[in-house]
This record gives sequence, C-alpha cells and structure tokens, in this order.
Amino acid sequence: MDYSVKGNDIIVSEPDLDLDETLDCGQAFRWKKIPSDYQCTYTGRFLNTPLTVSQTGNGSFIFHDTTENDFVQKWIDYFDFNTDYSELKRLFSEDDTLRKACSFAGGIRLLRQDSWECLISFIISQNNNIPRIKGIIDRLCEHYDSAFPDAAMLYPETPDSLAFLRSGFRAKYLCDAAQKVFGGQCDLNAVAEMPIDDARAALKNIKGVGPKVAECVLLFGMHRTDAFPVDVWIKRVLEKYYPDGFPDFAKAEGGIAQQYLFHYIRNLPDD
DNA sequence: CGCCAGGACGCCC
DNA sequence: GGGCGTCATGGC
Repeated sequence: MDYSVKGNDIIVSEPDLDLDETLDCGQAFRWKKIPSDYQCTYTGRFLNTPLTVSQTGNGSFIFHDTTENDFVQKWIDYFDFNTDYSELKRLFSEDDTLRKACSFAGGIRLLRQDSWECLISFIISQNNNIPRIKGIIDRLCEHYDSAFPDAAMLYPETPDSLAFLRSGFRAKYLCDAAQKVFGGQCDLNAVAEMPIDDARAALKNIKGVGPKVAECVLLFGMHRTDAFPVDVWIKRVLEKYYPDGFPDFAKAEGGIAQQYLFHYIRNLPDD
C-alpha cells in the first residue's frame, strides 16, 4: 500500500482492495454506499471516527477529509493494509476451489473491526438476512445520536425498551451481552488474547452467542484469522467442495479464506 | 402467500 | 451427545 497527502485527502494505491467487495460482503454492516462521480463511494465509521472513502479505479482510492494522523493511526489498521493479501491469495490458490474464489472477488480484505460492535452485530445476525441486520443496526445507532452505543449505554436497556429495534427474540440477547461486558464477566480485550478455545467458551457464556456468532466475533472483531464461521452458505461450500475436510495448509488463515468462499458461493448461479 | 435468513436455545431421547 | 421444534421480523 502506498499513500500520499493531497490537500485534505489521502490518496491510496492498493491493488488488493475493492470497496464493494470489502465493505458490502457481510462482515460489516454500517458502511453505506452513497452517490458520487467516482467508481463507488462509501461512508461509515470505525468507533467514533467517520470516514468517506472513494474508489477511483482498480486499486486507487481517496480517503476524503482525513488527516494523515488519522489515516496512519486508524485506517491503515482498520483496512489491514499491513497484511499482504497477494501473498495470501498465492497461498490459497494451491487449492482449486479457493483459487476460483480468490479470482472471483480478489478485492476482499478482512477489516479489523471493534470487538464490541461485532459482538452486538453478529448477535443480531442470527437467523436473519443482511438487509434486515443493517436496518436493526441503523435503528440502534440512530437511537444513540448516530453513534454505536457502548456497553455502558446499552446496559440500562431491557427487551421492552429495545422494542424500537424490532429485533425480535434477539433483544434479550443484546441485554445479556451488555450486562456481561459492562459488568466485567466478559472482558473482550482479555478474550481477544486467550487461546482460541478458551476465547470461544468465554464468548459463548453470553446468551445468544453460539458457535457461529463466537467465530464471527473472533474473526471480524478480534482478527483471529484461524476462526472459521460456518453458516448455511459455508456449510454448502464444505459439503460441495470439501467432503474430506478443509485443507490443512489454509487453516491458519482459514477465516480469510472463508471470506472469499462466502462471497463466491453466494454469487454462484444455481445448479 | 410461503420460504428463507451469516443460529441459538430448550427439551427430548 | 445428536435431533428437532421454536423463536420475531421482514426481505424476496
């Protein structure tokens, strides 16, 4: 990744990034595509820092109205710019299916999101579809002045007071998550450092967090790339292409491989 | 209208 | 430990 400062913008060159593929692939739910004269433009936030970012061509981007300090301190990390995705894709391409998946959507990167936001987002995601997940998270943030509420803000809520979310049976799970995180029974920063099976177990102490949601929090919110969320789509991939198991050589970065496979299988024509 | 959604829980055996 | 009905809501 190369960047340069131009006025109030940061100009970025990174061949292994596509905004549509990365910001609208079901790993993050708060990025919105807005009309622009560029190839595409998204606006969103990491924690309390807002960003508008445009793709001006393949591998070229504008981070609008961003200080070099914010770019270096926050966005390089968020977009995982210090990881060489070309190298990862070369590794994955040893496997035939993965090679096709990487070639289908090679601009996917694993965002380094906030663990708490991920926990709440993926509790909401269970037995739900992506457009409705986004709607619920929109209503949640709108209710707190357009900022994602931290555990202390969510802690006083009850399933009844959260009725405005229209999140259904998930509201009670959100309350339990807020209580356990705010109360210290679940310290997300500590969980992020645990051996992965201990981290899984710690997350699953929260009501509404099962195997799938725990893997998503580990992968998307704690950058544990060996976490491997299995949803209905990935289940189809495993049955169809990996009846003898997912290849060992890719397991350490399996979560990133999973992102390519998820996008690939969802966009494959029915057969 | 019915089927499904980036599942988990509670109960049954 | 595995199998199954249930859980709200709404996109399609």
